[in-house]
Amino acid sequence: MTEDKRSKPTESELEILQILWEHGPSSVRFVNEQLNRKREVGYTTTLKLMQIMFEKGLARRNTDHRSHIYEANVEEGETQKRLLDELMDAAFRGSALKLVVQALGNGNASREELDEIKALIRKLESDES
Amino acid sequence: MTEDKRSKPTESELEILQILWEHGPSSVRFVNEQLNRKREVGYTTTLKLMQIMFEKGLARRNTDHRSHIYEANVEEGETQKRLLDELMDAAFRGSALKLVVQALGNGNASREELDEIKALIRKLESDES
DNA sequence: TTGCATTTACGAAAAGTTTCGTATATCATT
DNA sequence: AATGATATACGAAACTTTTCGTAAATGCAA
Repeated sequence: MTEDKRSKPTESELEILQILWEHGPSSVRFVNEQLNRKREVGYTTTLKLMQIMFEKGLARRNTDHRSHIYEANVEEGETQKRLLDELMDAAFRGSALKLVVQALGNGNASREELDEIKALIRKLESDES
Repeated sequence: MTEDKRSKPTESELEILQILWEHGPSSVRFVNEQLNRKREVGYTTTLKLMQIMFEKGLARRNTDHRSHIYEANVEEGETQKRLLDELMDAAFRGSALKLVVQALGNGNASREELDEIKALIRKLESDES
């Protein structure tokens, strides 16, 4: 099966991955500017984190030019699934139901989103035989 | 609103909380035995973690007897919601839909669970007016 | 009561994560 | 070529989390 050596991203690394997923290949400066919209982070801090992410295989980079361009090297969906499965295990004792109930429970989802979920369930049920 | 000073549990603390939630008030020895069903952990390691959890307010304890009895001091549902909201923010850009899709996507839920989710959605839709 | 097993307390090492200072390289402008 | 702005590289400090060794207390059994 798909065995993945790349380690689980830390919180800071996940923040950076989100930016890379959303904006595509980016310079350190750009990522740092985006981060600073939420909280203050020094430039070299961001740089160091991105270098570490490169070493870990979480990001790849193009060093042809002076300003290196970084890009996510893990897929958004796969990473989401992995983190979610871990949380399901660590906090919900493996119950997808309880997790979904919590996720939907507090008006987090709009009517349109609920419709989409219903459609998804119908699809799952028909696939299931 | 409900402001909570108690800090977010770490991974190890969460493992212990799960045991306390499942089995109720427990001795350090019992918790350590449960932990060791999954992975090897030294007794004093577990003890130290539980002492820290007490200091943080994540657990309370009864020290009347020689063997102290620990109990969770945070609610399972609230903790789940908190962690889930954080993950939704950190990895799903706040989209409950994307999160639920991932959660249900890979056969994680049984037919019965899907039925329950459908019922929940119906309830949410009717509440919504 | 003496000794053994079990418990808590404490401190610190080990490991992992985040932050940043400083040195050095590169490029554009004068 | 010299200057200034901006980039990467590197190492280490600061912080957090996990692990465990050791000492001291407690209870039990011989």
